[in-house]
Amino acid sequence: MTDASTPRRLGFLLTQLGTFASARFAERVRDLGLVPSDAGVLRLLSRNPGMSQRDLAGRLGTVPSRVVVLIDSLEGRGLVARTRSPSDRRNHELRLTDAGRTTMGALRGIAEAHEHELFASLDDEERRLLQGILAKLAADFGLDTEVHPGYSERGQ
Amino acid sequence: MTDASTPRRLGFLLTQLGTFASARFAERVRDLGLVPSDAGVLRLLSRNPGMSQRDLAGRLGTVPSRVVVLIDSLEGRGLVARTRSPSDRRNHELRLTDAGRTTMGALRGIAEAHEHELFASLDDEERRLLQGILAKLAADFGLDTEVHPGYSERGQ
DNA sequence: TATTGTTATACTCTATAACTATA
DNA sequence: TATAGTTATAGAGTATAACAATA
Repeated sequence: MTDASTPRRLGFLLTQLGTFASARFAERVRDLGLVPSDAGVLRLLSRNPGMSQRDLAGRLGTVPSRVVVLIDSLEGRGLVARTRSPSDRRNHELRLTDAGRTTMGALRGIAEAHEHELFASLDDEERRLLQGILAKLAADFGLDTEVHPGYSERGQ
Repeated sequence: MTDASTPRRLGFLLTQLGTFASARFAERVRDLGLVPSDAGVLRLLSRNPGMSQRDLAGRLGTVPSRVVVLIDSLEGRGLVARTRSPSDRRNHELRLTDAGRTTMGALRGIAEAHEHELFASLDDEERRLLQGILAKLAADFGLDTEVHPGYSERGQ
């Protein structure tokens, strides 16, 4: 069909694999009753307890009104708690509940399994090389080490 | 903030970079007045002229009704033509018009530039290694060499 | 007057199901 | 009766703008 001789473009491969990895992660996360956006928020809050909703919006690259919906959902399931800031009562401080921390632990397990599955066919040397190259590229483009781009419907 | 010591997970990096690459490609494509889904369809039709809408739906992993919308739009802009199949008048044969082929040429230029931009910081050896590893992973998961996962709102 | 969070609303994307025309 | 394509419709996800509470 297509030209099997020409090596596929790197950008194409990167997009294809990134999309595949996201979709696969989303599947796994669904087993916990979460969507990928939930996972992103839990992850961020576990590392930055007490964040305000505006902080979170900025970090996720979205608008405050979207954060309301995300947090409403997580709060409704008892995974995140809002508490009004004593110093400025306009602010909500966001934190994981105990249940939220438990879920976060499960998410770490899922990420581990995901990692194993994706890179099963690579040897240690290849993993090391890939890690080095991808980290370099991520640095080139200033990609945030904590924030996942797909806070919405994507993976991890 | 976060543990800068621990190397970032490969899966995380892959998703992050894949998403970034998609978004960047989408920006470039927009300069041609196209959305990424358009680019995916043009690409597929340039390699498989005469495809039916059902073939295309199957290839894109979507439903026939979605293809109607995609092709309506491209046909409206004069980039794709529908012709009824003489052998079975239920079928539409899809082909690029001359204008569609011209646009396809421009898309190839964009893909080239995109590639340059993304991997500017890598030397030849690194590119070769990355290509090898990513191609191996793509093969592991049976990713189609012709079809871009994001026929919808993603890149390339 | 400015800022945080919320609500109301509208828009985009996409899929499901009913429909038509051809076979 | 079965298949290709189309249309109508509804749902999910997300953003914009108006609003209420607090500073």
